[in-house]
Amino acid sequence: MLFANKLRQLRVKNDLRQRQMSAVLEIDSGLYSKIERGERRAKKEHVVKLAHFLHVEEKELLTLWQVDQFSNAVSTDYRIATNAMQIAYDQYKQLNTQKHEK
Amino acid sequence: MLFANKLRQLRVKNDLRQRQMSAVLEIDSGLYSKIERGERRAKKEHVVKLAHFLHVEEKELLTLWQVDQFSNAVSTDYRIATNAMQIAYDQYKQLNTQKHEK
DNA sequence: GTAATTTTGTACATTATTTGTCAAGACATA
DNA sequence: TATGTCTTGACAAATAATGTACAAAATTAC
Repeated sequence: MLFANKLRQLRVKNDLRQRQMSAVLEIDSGLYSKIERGERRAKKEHVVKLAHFLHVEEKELLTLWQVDQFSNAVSTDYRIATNAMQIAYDQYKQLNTQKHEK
Repeated sequence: MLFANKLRQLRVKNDLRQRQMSAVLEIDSGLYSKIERGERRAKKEHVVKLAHFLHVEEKELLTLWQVDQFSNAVSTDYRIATNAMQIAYDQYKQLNTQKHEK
C-alpha cells in the first residue's frame, strides 16, 4: 500500500485531521480512514486533489497509486507475476520511446 | 491482448473450432469468441485447462494472461504508468530473491 | 451460387465486486 | 466524565463484469 502509507505520512507530517482531509475530498470520514489504510481505493481525482492540497507533485502520488493498482492486479504465483511484470514493463517502455521519436 | 492473440494462434495452428474450445471450457461459444478477442477475460482455471488441452506450458499462458491483467490496470498517463511498473517490478523482484534465500 | 458452418456483434439479464454510509466501539486527552 | 479522533463492521447502493440468446456477417464446402 504505497499510496496509503504515503498519504498518512503526509497528513501526519502536516498535522492534519482525517476530517479535514475528507472535507477536502468531500467524502465520508470513515471512507477516508479506509482509504488511508488501503481498505478502499482512492479515485484518480482524489489523488490529484490530495497532491494539490498537500503540496506534493501530482506525479509522485499518482505513481504510488498506480503501483498499488498493479499490485492489486497480481493474480498468479509471484514468479509468474514478476515475469509478467517484466514483460509488461518492456512493452510500456517501448511505447514510451516510440512516442518520443515522433 | 497477448493472451487472446496467443490463444487464437494456438487454436488455428491446431485446426480447432471455437466450439470445441468452448466445450473444453464448458462455456458458451459466444463467450469463448469474446475471450479470444479480448472482449472478455478468461478465468485463471480456464487458462490452466487451455494450456493442458493445447499442450503448452501452463506457465507460458498464465504469464501472458497476467501481462494482460497488468495492462488492464493501467489508469494513468503512460509515463507514470511505466514508472510505476518499474517500481512494482522492483518490489516483486525483491520479493523473489527474498524467497529464494530461505 | 447457395447451403452449412463458424464467428462476430449487440442487447440484456444475471452475478459479482466495489463503494460509500452509518452507528457503535476504542483510545487518548482534558 | 466529556470530547475529539480514528477504526470497524454490517449493509445498502452503485458500478462493473460476466454470461446468454439470437441475429448478422463471414467463411468454407459443395
